[in-house]
Amino acid sequence: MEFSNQQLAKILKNVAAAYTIKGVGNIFQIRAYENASSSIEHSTAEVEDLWQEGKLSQIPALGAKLQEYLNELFTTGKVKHFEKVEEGIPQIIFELLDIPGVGPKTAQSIASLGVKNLGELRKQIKTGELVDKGFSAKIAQKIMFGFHSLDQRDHRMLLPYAAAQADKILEYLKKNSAVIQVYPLGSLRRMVATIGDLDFAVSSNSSQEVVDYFCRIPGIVRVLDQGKNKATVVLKSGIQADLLVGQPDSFGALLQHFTGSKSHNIHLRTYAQQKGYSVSEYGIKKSQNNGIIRCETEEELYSLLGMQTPPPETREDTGEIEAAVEHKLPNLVKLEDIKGDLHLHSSYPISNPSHGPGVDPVEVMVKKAISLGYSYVGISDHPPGFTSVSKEQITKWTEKRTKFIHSLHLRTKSIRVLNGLEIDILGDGSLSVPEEALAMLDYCIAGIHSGHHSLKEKITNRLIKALESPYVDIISHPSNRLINERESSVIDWETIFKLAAKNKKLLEINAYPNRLDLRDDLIRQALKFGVKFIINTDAHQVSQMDNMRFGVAVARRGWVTKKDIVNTWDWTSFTDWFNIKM
DNA sequence: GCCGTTTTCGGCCCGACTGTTTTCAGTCG
Repeated sequence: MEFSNQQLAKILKNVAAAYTIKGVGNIFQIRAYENASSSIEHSTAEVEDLWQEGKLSQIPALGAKLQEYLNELFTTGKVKHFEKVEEGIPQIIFELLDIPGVGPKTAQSIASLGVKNLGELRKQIKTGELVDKGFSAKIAQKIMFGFHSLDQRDHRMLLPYAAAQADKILEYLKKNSAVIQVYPLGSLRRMVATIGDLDFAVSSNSSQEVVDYFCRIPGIVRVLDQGKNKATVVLKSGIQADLLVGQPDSFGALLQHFTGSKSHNIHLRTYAQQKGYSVSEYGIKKSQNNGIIRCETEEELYSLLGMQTPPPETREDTGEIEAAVEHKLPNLVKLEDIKGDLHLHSSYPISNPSHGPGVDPVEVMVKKAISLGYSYVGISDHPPGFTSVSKEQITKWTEKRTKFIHSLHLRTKSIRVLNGLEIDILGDGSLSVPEEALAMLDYCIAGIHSGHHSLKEKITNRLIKALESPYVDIISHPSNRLINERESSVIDWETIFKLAAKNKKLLEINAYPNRLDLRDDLIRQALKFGVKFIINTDAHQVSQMDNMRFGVAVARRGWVTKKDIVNTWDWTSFTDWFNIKM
């Protein structure tokens, strides 16, 4: 049984709608389902992974009852209570809920007009039949727009893609002279692994001008909403972009509000309420009187509540509010702290590669590392395939490559060039490269590249064996997930974390766009066991070395400080850890 | 249904925009 977060969110949203339509349950029960749905939709981890790992409770807004229901869902494929609640409600209603702008009430009124499916709805809107039956013409028009965006967007974008698109919009906005400051908002600012819409905040004294300017952005297909201070547009790429404009003197409150997450804001405002304050995107009100304290910066807002300002990446209501109240937020690792990248694939010649090689020569990647200001860089190609090439040939190839990297190291003055490989942890836990070859390396990355979905015990044992090897330094992309494509392997993490800490092995935080693996929630758990990490890009071409910032974002979302990331360390501490002598 | 720095009972974030409205309901973020 496999359920994506999006499917799970939809299931809960349907239940909330069914409650609404049938008039059972109170508004807070319905909201609880909606909050849980939104929380799941924005979760970085696959919720089914968390269930496998027995960690459903770490999802905000998911209480005992809903955990029980999800358990039933994952185990049996359905939830009896949900089926009962939805009994008698036509299927079309749940389909209609996917259209932006359509909620339970609108869906119900469409269904009551005898519309049986979405295709029929499209037709009846086009022919005017629906409006003839008494349905609002304006809402019908809005639904047609909704259909359009539904066709365009089937799932959330990968963070690096979303960030690249967002950068273009940021550039455009900055060109307008009425724009004082501009920030990305929402999941983009929190650097969540996947992004739905792109949201932006602008600080300006002439909001109407900025809104109008935004609605003329190149590549625009349609303006969905346009108000005095906000607008929503759809771009040719199918991306929906929202703009919020705020006065400079209350910009901090706006930024705070729309950065979210929703769970963070609900918790923050509940906390504020208890202290006699009311927080909104305009500032803070003393609940008793009407005066509003406008907040120019986020720091002002949080400090009025007696708190530190949680970094956007941590605002998921997973303990950051409590830590901020106690002034115990960690000092998170930053991109500028990174001193090297050790997981890079080059075009170094190879006859039977075990996996896809890189496209750029080693020299080009080293040059790029220098331009990034790194002190050290490691090339970690895949070795020749274990099954197609003899052990002797692998050793010979490694020997030749080692000489090449060493000679490059010697003639490169401004950076240290390290000789590594990314090898396979085979089905029985043995390594895909013979010991004689491994002994030549400065460091060795080992990863599972096959049988990702075998039984928990088997995968865990493979990792245990790799962690026991004296040659292995790093476990690459430990959970093996591919976002939107493949779930995480089922692994006994506690055992792995304990062993990694004990044997001084590093777990990789892989910055490749659809990996972002180790996941942020697992990083945070691993930290408690004393595990150390390395952030690598796994670049297969030189431009992908710029993805480091996404790896750093994942680490920050996992609450990691500089001291726990070895590639923030200076050369001496770094070589001590790896026992490299040069 | 969720959740806890007065609470395991009794509250529950806050506001904008739209449409069809003379005071509000629905939807969204």
